[in-house]
Amino acid sequence: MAATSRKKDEKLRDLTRRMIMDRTARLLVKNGYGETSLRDIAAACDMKAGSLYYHFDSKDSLVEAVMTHGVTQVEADVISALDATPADDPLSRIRTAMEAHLSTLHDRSDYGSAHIRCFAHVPADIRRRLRDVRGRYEAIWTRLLEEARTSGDIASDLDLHTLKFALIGMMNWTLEWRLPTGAGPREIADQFFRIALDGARRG
Amino acid sequence: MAATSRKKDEKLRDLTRRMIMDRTARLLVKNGYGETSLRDIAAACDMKAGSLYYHFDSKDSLVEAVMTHGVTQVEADVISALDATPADDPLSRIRTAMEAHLSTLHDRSDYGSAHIRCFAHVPADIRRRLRDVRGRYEAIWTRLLEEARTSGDIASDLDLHTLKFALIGMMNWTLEWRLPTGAGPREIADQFFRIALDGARRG
DNA sequence: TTTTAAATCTAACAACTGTTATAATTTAAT
DNA sequence: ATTAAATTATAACAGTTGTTAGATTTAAAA
Repeated sequence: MAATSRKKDEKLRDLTRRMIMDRTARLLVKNGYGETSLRDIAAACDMKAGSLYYHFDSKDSLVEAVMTHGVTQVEADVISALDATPADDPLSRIRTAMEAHLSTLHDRSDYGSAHIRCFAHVPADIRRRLRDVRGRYEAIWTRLLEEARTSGDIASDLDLHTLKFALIGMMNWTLEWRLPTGAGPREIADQFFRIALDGARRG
Repeated sequence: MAATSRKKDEKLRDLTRRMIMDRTARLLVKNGYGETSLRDIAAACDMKAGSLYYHFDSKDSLVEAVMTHGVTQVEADVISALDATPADDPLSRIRTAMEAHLSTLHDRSDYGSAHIRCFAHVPADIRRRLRDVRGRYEAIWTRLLEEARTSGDIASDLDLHTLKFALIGMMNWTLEWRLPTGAGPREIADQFFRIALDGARRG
């Protein structure tokens, strides 16, 4: 069947595309945007630089694809984690989202890390478009915090914008950690939730 | 006097050196390590690339000087802020350090930002040495937190290592903000202190 | 003013960059 | 087995990179 074969081809095509993006993400995390050449990427894919142009229009479009996926992947994981327990109270939902965010960032792939690490130094036009994708993801957090505020679980005089960035900041900064052995996303989410919601004060 | 003249020369020399580092720091923040060429730096200094070698041995030694200064500057400011009110209680000292850290990062120069933004992508040997400098600065925070714990101001079952990175993470992530108008380092430090120490919960 | 030293420029180097057109090869369809 | 399509490799392009040696300029010292 022609239809089946063509479908198979497209899947192989997408598979190669995804493989290239995987290796690119890893290199972007490790070395950064300007320090990663197309020949580096090609070598990591057992290819030659010119061959990459069969799958991507340019280095920048490849990098943009990787970094966009970095956000949408975290977003999808957070949403699906929230959907798994839809009846939870607002604060529990925040904790769930934190664990999903951390878990995807550390255990799932290099896409999210690549986004976070390279965002500031990527060409301006890419950055502009990524800002929109970022914004859509952050809207999830805004909504989570607003719901917690509406239900009276969060102090009414606290700036939610600041709180949102505090949460995202401490989570994303874990990429700079030497992760302590035995402490996975789950344990870190526990501690962070406790710090940000209950505070470190007292005993 | 020969001695005086030579001293003046050395000061001019250091002034130029510092000027080069200033411009480099700005470019590193904006464009990153691999995206910033010596010709870019030279142009920003109204010089030609080759002339930079009179002041620095290489691009990497220039970058390392900038990034090292990024830490020592924040460290110096935090220490001097702490020394200004030595009798404060442990928690107040933490708040003081937070405001100093944020203030230096945002209002004083680009050195700290350059360090934070480029650390992950700088050549491995530079990164190794920077880790030591970083470690010495972070030791200040470890000490602040331990003192607060000893005095009974911080929950005894909370991992201080995690708390330290949570604080540093949320502060450093402010570099990614569009800073809300009217909110300076002082206001952000207030909110962060309240979030991390008292928690966002309740009303 | 002459001499000496400090600071910058010039021009080139080999290596590397993203990108392209074209050829070679692999894979699937007939 | 032949043909057609999909995928990768080749080889070159113009431009950029960090770096260097040597000439040139600027400023200070005698």
